[in-house]
Amino acid sequence: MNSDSTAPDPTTSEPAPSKGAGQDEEANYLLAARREKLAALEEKGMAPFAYHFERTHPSSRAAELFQEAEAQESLNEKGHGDTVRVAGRIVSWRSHGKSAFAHIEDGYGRIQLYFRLNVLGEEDFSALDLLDLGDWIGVEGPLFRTRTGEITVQATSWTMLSKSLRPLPFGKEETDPDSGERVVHSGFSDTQSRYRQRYADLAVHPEVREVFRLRSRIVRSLRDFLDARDYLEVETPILQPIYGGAAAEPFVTHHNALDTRLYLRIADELYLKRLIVGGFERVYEVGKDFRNEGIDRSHNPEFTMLEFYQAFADYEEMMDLVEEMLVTVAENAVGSRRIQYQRTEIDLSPPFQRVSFVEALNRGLGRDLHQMTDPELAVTLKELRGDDPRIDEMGRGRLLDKLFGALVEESLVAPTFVVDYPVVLSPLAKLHRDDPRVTERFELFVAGRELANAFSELNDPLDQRERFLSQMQLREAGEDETHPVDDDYIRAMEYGMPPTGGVGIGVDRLVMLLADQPSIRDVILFPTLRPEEGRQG
RNA sequence: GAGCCGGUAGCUCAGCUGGUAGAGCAACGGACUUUUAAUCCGUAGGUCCUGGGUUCGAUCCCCAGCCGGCUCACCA
Repeated sequence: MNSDSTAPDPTTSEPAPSKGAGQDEEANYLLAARREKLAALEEKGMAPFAYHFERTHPSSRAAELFQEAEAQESLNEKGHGDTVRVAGRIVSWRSHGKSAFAHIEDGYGRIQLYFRLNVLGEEDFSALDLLDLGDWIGVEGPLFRTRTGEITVQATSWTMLSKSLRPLPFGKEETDPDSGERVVHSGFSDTQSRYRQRYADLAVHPEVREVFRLRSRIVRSLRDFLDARDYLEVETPILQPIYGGAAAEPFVTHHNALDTRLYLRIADELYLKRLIVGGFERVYEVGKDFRNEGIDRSHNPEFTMLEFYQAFADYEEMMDLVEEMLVTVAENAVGSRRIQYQRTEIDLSPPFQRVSFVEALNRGLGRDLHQMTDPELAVTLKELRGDDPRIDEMGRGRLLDKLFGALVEESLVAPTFVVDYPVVLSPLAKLHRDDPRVTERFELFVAGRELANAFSELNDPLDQRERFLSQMQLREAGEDETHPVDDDYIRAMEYGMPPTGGVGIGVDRLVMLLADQPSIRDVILFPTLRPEEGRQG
């Protein structure tokens, strides 16, 4: 190439280099080529980073416009329709010497562009050499159909909107003529890079963008559903002096001015119920919870939880509400109550199956758990999970919970309410009105995963204190994930809390289900990852 | 935390029983005025994850480490 002194030196002007950016130095020849084009654009007086572009039509709208013109037979003698101004990122380029085809992509789809020397003139046409995949351009020209039938903008002029200085990892794609499916060749598939550089993942994968559009529709639909039922959306603290509402390990932080320890919330529950005490009959919150635990395909350290509480309702009523909510959201967001999750058909039509925790577990065990001693349960669990010494430390509640996880959960593919959980597992739920050994609680399972958790909320402050204390005893006996005592919460309840039904729904998991995504990381834009090497904290 | 698999060009991947590397796409130069995985000719591009070891010689074998994926454990 040339050694133009105005060309920026890529080794010194590369932004924010870090130790972890070593690969960029290796790729310098690719970055350098784009820097040179950038300099060449400037030399021609073409601003590589524009301020504005007057777009007349999004890509999809432009295509519709042409089809309308065809239907009205209003094309001119050249077969041209209206002139449009479209803008987008160049995602493919086919140069033919004195003509060139490209596709640009905008927020609404793709449209093909056609450039010809004799239309653009020598100067504008030759400047096309300075374009790269990834550049943003604006184009003006009439719509027409190519010989192969694709609606295309014939560029009479084009404008640089933003020069891409770093190649996006575009794959080549084709449409299989038989199946009509899009086949991507050698795309961008390294999982870690895709999550770490989600911007690049989104830029080259329209289907990934679609997942997050769907996520947005789902969340909006959840809100609409509750708003329509006179629920009040509220915001409660994420930084809390005492964490609670679930059995989980919290993140711990410190507030300097108050010189006090704070926890990131693990659930919204206790604050929302304080609001029920305060006199709001129906409240909900959708927000992030944080749990300092492992990461796998269904767990991210921060995740989105929807919790809603309704005065005067019990868990039966909340079950009906959850059924209606799921079917409504599915129909609003994906257009059907029958969905496919990882090749399994799932019908979300109410009513869902209902089975009691004990009944389901007995079925899994093949015997009656009430006839089994703790050591017998422990032996059974060891047979399933291997001889883990921690099993000997577990109390009965924990054992039952683990056995349920091992024997039952996976089989709950069709939507199923598991109801009436053992008291030890449910310190915030009311005792069952007919059976004091269990609580009025349900969990909803779909596709073998827990999606919702709900109870007739415990509103007896004396009972609540007892439950907290027995959790404390469990902790002293060695169980780590027990619920801490929250005196302020009890104080609130002492003022008087109406009977209340409450539900928590894991929003990420709901999105996984409806978007047919196998990993929670595929429905979180920026999932938690180990920090990149070389970054300063 | 454990097991399995992996880390080779910007991206996606080959690389045999050890002889210091290849393809496609992307890039660069050239041809081509309705293509669409455009095509054709040519060029350049590599700390084979890191550090030790074995060997005349290591991308390959051994050890340790780092990072990732999957499965399991934990948790929603």
